[in-house]
Amino acid sequence: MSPADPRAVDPRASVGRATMRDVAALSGVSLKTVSRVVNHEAGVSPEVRDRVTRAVAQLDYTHNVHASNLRRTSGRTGTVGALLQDLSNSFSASLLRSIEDVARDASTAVLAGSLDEEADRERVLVKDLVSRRVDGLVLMPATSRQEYLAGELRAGLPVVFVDRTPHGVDADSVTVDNLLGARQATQHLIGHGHRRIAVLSDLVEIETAAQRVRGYREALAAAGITSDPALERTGLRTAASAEHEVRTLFREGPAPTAIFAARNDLAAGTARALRSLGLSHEVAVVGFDDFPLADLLDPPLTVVRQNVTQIGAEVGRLLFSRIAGDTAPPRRVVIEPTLVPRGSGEIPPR
Amino acid sequence: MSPADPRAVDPRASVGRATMRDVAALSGVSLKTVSRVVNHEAGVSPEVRDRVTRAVAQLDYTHNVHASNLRRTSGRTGTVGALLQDLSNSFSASLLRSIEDVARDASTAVLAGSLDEEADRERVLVKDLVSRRVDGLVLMPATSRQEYLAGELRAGLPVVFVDRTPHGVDADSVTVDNLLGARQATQHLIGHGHRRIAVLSDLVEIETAAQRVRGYREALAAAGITSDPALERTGLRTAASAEHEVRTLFREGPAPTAIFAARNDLAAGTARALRSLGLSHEVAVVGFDDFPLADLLDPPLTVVRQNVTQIGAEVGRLLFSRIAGDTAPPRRVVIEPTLVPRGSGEIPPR
DNA sequence: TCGGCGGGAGACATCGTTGTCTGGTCCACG
DNA sequence: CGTGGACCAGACAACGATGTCTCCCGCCGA
Repeated sequence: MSPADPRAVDPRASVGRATMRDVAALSGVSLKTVSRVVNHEAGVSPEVRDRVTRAVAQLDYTHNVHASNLRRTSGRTGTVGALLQDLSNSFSASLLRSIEDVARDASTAVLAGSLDEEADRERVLVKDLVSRRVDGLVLMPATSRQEYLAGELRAGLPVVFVDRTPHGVDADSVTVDNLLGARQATQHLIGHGHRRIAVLSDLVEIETAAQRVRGYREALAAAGITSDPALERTGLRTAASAEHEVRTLFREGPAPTAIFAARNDLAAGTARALRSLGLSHEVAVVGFDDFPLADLLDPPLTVVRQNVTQIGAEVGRLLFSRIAGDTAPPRRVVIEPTLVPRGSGEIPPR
Repeated sequence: MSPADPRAVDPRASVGRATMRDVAALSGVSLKTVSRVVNHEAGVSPEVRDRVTRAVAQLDYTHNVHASNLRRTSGRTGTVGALLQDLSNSFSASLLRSIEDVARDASTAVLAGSLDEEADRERVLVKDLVSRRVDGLVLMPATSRQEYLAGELRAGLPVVFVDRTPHGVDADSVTVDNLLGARQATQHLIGHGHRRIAVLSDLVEIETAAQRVRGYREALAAAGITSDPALERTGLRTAASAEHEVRTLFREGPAPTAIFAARNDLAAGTARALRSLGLSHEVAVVGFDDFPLADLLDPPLTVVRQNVTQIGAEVGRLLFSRIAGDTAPPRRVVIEPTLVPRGSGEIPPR
């Protein structure tokens, strides 16, 4: 107990936080002994342990995991990164939540970030997370190629791609069969008699979006329907732009009898446009990706559902098995989406 | 360039990650010089700088911020924590996103977690975040009192409460005027002629929920309506439980002519129940807290809206001003919700 | 009485980096 | 030709903790 240390006299006078040194000084033991107590190591007499514990409480000491990890042999930080598209969107949010649940079981914290399809942001944030020495990384990439990750992968950083496959590097991924889902959606509409089917899609630079458009075209081709480029509206980033686009379609033509909205918020925009046009019950709509309340729209929205919880759990499982040391060749998990008919997709053509 | 170091011979042979030592050895300069180059400090000749930069690239060296922060004087980690209710729910997700945006401007990463109203989880996660030395903390508490935070607050940890005010400690908070919002919702229904108004609410142990029920009662009292305890259904945690409760109300009575659903997913459950009962256009509903697509329901849902983006931005602003050193007395920001009439709340009683 | 043994606790080096200080080189100037 | 000051670069300690080793002490059996 050194009276020279102001903290030993009055804990509140502390400038920064108390360290093991302070605890050691106050309890009159060595640094190493404090470490032993804090880490619940054996070989400390109950009496000393008690003295240290009291000092810890008195000084409001809290362990500094960064200093600890620096010295520790394991090299783990107990942190993973999750860089998704937009944390406020229900798909990314649900994904994050599932990852968080797996992480919690592994006593790991999650650093989360939104990429908003900005390639530069991805590179910057990945670099940042590597600097923070995350034990692993979940990535819904905004870049078209990820060669920049090669060094990290070689250094042993576990990376799991989600929703989109890696390009230029080999890594684990969990994706949905977008081609299949888009075919299902389009076939469903064709099966209900539609031949003039429009598709609304995100930027085709995004792999997922491109595949959905391809699935749409394949389904049309398979049914012997010539596709009309004027019915393909791509590059739509927001619900509002989808709404605008649908209005344009019906004002200027060529008016479709059905719409495949290849992302959830584009389906929402479509529903808004159709309602304002009074066509909600005239034009069929199938959306890609389910969302809360889709069943409560008027008419209830038929969607191709991706099981987000399953995807997230799969991502988490893969990531933590890699972190645990699994060095098997990269796995590419592909999950099959399912079509959920609810009403909007079963409207017949006029 | 020490050939004794295997990494200098073959970068791929590296066991762990390259450190400044390795870079220094490969480029034939001292450790400190590498540090200068990496941190873009002045006083390094272009030639040496170049040599170091090449070595950095060759070894895939990445800076270790934990070691760096440990030594640095500022003591900042460039990390904040956000412990919210449930990251997959649109309210928490939007909040997180807004906080993330403010954090990014401050070059700070966000550790996110869901508390699910579990008090123990809150205490464990807060402790974990403190161990990780976050620069600040956003908390949507699951505990009823937060005395356990006193030590951290004294040690200077900035904490901003969101959606719920602190109890037992003094700290910044950003909340919505729930009392006002609930009164607005109830008055709106009364104004449309209703006198038998049910309320659906979360656990009353949650401050927010309790205040909404109180606002409901106050509005009834102000209108001279005797409140009927049988119309108050509290402790509802999920959309499914709200759906079940509404069904029960109409099966066993006392059937209300209007419902105030005091949380967004309870409103969703209510809408489902009413639709299955064929009462969507007979019974008025006002929800608390807007959500995507509420305008697309049938009928469009009237809600009391909290401006989540504004709340999140306010939280971020407060947090980072504290981190920057603002030591003014704790601020309690209260944001006024606004009623958004859309249809469901304007249905007259039968 | 002495040596061996085992448990408790400390000394010391170290993790990867940065702050401080010192020292060496080179050129311009008087 | 000597000196002063830029300018570069390195040596050393320190951040807060842990791994390893050593030391001390008391107890046991011979």
